Amino acid sequence: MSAKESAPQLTQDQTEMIVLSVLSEGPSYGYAISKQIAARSEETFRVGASQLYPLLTKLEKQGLVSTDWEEIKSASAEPEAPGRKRKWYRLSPKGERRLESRIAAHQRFTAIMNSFIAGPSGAAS
Amino acid sequence: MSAKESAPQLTQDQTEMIVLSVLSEGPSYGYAISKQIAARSEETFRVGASQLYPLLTKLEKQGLVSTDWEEIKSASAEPEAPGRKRKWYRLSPKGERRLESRIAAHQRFTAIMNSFIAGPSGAAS
DNA sequence: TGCAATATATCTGAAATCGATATATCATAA
DNA sequence: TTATGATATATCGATTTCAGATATATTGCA
Repeated sequence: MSAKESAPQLTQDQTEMIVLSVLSEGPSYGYAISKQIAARSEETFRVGASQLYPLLTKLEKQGLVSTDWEEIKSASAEPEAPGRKRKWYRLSPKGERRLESRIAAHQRFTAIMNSFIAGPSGAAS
Repeated sequence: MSAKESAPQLTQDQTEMIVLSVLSEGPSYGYAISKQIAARSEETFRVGASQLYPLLTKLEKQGLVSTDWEEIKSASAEPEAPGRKRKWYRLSPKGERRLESRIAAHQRFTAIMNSFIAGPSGAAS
């Protein structure tokens, strides 16, 4: 079928910036990050699992985030049960620096975009 | 090989908005549009021929721009010579409306992006 | 007992990107 | 004269990206 219709479209860099900025507020994990981006953008931005997990893996390889596995023990299940696993991501100092440079780049980008909207002499119609 | 390194990346919608805004200042043609985008963005945005011409064709099919061919007569060549051809694009009323809706969408987009940068409560670190 | 939500992760068909290529004219300099 | 670079339009194709579907598994609730 492929409805497609509305294509908000985020570039790779923009998606990375958003994920890093979410993590700059504190450690989080994949599912929560995805939900938070959707909620905070009122469903305008949707970063699904198929984009998010490869991205998080890339960020980890680049040393921008560090990770820890959490073993979620079920209260009702037997103590022997393996339980659900949750992978936490936290921003590294290198990741913080990357975020800041992404924000700077974004602001340059936005300024240029606005200059095109405004026209060559800033004249409005 | 694929150097790639720096990926400024514009989404389709962003590229369309920029091209339409350039045309809102007056009729132009492919090569000039490409050069103007590069110049006005100080080489930050590069919309090459392989992206621009398919886009212009699409805009033409959608009735957002109208086109005219110009026959460029060479001064020194024989009058019989066919000469170079230049295809002019001008924004249609429908294109003007599209541009305005693209600008509105861009501003909504930018507002959300800024809200992620600012954090959930607008608190700066 | 089944269903929805939580949770991580990959697969895959379709689409987008962008350098390279193709074609052709024009101006300038070697 | 001829070669080079700029002008000018347009397509090709290898690689990358996208986003839905799929896979696996746990948890909570009706």
